[in-house]
Amino acid sequence: MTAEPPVPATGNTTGEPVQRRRRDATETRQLLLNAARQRFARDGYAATTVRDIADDAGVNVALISRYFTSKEGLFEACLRAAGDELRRTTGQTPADRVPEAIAGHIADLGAAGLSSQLSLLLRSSGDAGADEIRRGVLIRSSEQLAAARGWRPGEPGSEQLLLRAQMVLAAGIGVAVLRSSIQLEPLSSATQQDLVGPLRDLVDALLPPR
Amino acid sequence: MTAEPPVPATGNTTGEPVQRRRRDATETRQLLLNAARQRFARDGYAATTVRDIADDAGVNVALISRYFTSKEGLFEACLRAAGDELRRTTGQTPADRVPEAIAGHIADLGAAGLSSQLSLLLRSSGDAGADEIRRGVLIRSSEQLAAARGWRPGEPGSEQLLLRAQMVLAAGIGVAVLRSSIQLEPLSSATQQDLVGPLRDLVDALLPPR
DNA sequence: ACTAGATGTAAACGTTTGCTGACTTAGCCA
DNA sequence: TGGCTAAGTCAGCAAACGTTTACATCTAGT
Repeated sequence: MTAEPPVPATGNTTGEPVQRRRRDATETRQLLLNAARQRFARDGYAATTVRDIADDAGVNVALISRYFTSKEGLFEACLRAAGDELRRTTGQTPADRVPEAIAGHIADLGAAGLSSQLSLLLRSSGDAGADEIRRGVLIRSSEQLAAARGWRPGEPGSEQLLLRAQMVLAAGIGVAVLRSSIQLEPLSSATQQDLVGPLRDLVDALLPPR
Repeated sequence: MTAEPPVPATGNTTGEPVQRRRRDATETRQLLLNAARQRFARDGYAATTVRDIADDAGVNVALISRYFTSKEGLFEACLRAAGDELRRTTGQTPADRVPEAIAGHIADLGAAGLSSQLSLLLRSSGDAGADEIRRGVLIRSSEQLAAARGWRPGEPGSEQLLLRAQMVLAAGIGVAVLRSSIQLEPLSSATQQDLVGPLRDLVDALLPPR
């Protein structure tokens, strides 16, 4: 291996002359977080080693313990980050644009190099804390989805709507995994445009507009 | 631990006085296979240890190496078994009964104790051989599903049908995982009856009857 | 009943894992 | 400039992992 300059690569696509300190705790944290999210999402928790993550981030292994306490702590941080993004989508997206939003999530527009964060939500670590976070994210997101179609907490007969909203999430997550982990063609190479049509049919069928 | 009689429990619900040898290679193989399928499906490949599987099966660890060469070999055997079942479903089920069949798969009717075999199909081991098996299963199944709606290999314009069939599988697998690995309510407690309605809407929307 | 081969057992091997402690180096202010 | 603290490095530990090896016990054929 050639000796790299000490400033590691980041997702900076714009050519801005970002003034970067050689030692920057918050940036190192972010590098670890991004590398971990990709690894965890693609390979799962148990199959990912802390040394893998550290190498991807171009950072020393011991810093994972320093900044995130443990591998488990890093995983929970990833889960929270992915959960925030998903909740932003299911909460702020108008009901008729949900298919586009999900397709965007799956095709991974926007954030640099973070592919298929949805997959993270079904990657389990066996730890109770992480499971609780994930369940919370999924429940809140499905409730937000269902609420846009008339679901109200505890209201009799609207339980079905929640079930259907969870199936929408399940479908989205399933597609994300089949694309990223397993590479299933033609699903893997499908663009956001290719996905949005079928996804619209799917969402409209499960959660008919009122 | 109390000393159990050497004949281990099997899925024999009928009260037949099955004459069982105390040492039976094929039965031991099957015990390992069943235990492994459950563990792999619920916890994933990397998170499952060979000692877990052997304990579940009530069998010595070394026998995994004897009968399946390695943990990887056992995983491939599980994949093949689950794949056979799925292909039987997507191949032999008339197009209009697919939702019931998928719901049955998810709710796990029939086979004793084998919950959510669909989950197995997205559990990756990192091994190239296993990945190939899984991809083959998914491709053949999606082709069978799509063929019932008019898809023909290489026919222009019908590629979309294949994509949609893969999304149906993705949805089914996603639901299976959210039910078994993560336990998401109310999805987890939903019965086959609860699932079949939404699933019918989903399948009809993605693969409209011709 | 005896034996050969099939089946099952127990213990240990070498490797990899997550994590830690003592150490070095860079950044910053007086 | 000097020195203090934050940031990063390095080597190694203990535990857990998949696998193997040498041995014990059962089954079936004669």
